[in-house]
Amino acid sequence: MIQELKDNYGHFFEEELLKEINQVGTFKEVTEGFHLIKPGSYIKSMPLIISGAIKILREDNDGDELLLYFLEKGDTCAMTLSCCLGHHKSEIKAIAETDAKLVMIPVEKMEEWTVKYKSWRNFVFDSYHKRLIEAIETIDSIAFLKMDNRLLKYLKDKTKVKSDSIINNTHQEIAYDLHTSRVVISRLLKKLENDGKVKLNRNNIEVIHI
Amino acid sequence: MIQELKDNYGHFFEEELLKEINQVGTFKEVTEGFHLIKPGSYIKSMPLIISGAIKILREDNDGDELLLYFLEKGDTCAMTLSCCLGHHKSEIKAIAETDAKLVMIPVEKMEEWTVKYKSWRNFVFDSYHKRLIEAIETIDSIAFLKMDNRLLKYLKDKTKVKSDSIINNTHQEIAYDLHTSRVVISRLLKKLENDGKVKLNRNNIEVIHI
DNA sequence: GCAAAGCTGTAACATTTGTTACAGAGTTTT
DNA sequence: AAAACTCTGTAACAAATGTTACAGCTTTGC
Repeated sequence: MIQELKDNYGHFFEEELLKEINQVGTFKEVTEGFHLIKPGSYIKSMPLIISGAIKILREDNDGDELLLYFLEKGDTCAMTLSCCLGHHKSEIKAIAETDAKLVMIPVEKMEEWTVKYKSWRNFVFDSYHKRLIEAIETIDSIAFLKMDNRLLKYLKDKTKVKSDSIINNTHQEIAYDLHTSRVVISRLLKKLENDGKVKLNRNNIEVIHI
Repeated sequence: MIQELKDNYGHFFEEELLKEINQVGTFKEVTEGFHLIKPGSYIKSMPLIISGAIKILREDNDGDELLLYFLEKGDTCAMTLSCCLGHHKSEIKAIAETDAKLVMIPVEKMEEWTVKYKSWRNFVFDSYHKRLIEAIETIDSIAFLKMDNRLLKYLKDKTKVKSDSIINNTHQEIAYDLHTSRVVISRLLKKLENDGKVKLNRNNIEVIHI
């Protein structure tokens, strides 16, 4: 395990800390679609992502949802961070976007390492910063972009985290992520296809060039 | 000065830290409308808010803007935090919503205190958590609410931070904060007035009961 | 192989939001 | 006090998004 840890976190953390992580962390593999966090649940350990991608969603009281952002290797979930440290409930939902490997860190260690390791402090601060920026970029998209451009951005982000120009999703699934209706997505995708930007198949969208 | 510091931050920080803050911090008073942070600028000190309210806005490339949230006494600006620590550029704009008193903390101290004081660490983590939550609530509003309810929420938030049921703003100013057009705001405000929820005057909206 | 279920495309229409234009009332400047 | 400016109200229209309905195709389960 230490090798994958080193590859992904070696340039953040000093040797000493890597060893500790390796000792106290639990290695975890999840398959695509696995629900890592449900809203309202309490969280007792924090994930460091080794490989794959996790999607973070916001869900409102009516069960409507909206994609916030993706986490990738080297990332951690800032909401989990703050939930752990502040003992708040989860405000979000996390689902494995691809098969993924994680190292779970028990909460107790986090405080300890914050005092002990400068690199850990920086990592935590940096994670918060990145997530805040991501959240604000999500706000940008919703507030300043129209649905056609939001969809384009979504497709682009998705191909990036999947490292694959083919997206295996139904229009309905995309509509859930963007919090709109299936018909709207079908309509806009068709337009993108006519513009030569994507190729549509059943359960499958090929992103040609965006 | 120590009195106001103590009143607002006494239950967060230990005596020792309060003294340090008092020593190295610069007391600052700003009047309503003062621009504290402009997007793209670098920030070399971090504000602790003693009294008053600061509004934090996001601005896109075309100069369109959107209210993110308000900061009040006991709060600090998480974006500033992460800009200081990570030496990033500001991604936001901060304007005094009311006359306000602040204590400015030089960046260098922040790292130092993070190691030295548990209460400071907690404060910083807690601030990040709160801002992330606020950002996500902003996302909720934009994504899940229609403009009429966003306007209601805006009026409610505004009366809260001003501690005053009368809001001295033009419709145009509100439209900027919510990133819509003046006509839309006038239309919806009129509807709220007909429903008996507000009373409209020139430059002035009285919030009756929401 | 057949029925049921799921996915996509399309049309027709409703609602929400954005835009332009203009009138009238209040405020400030000269 | 007249002119210039600002703010609000309203109408008419445009554009974007949401909703309902249905047809045709593919896949799944039996």
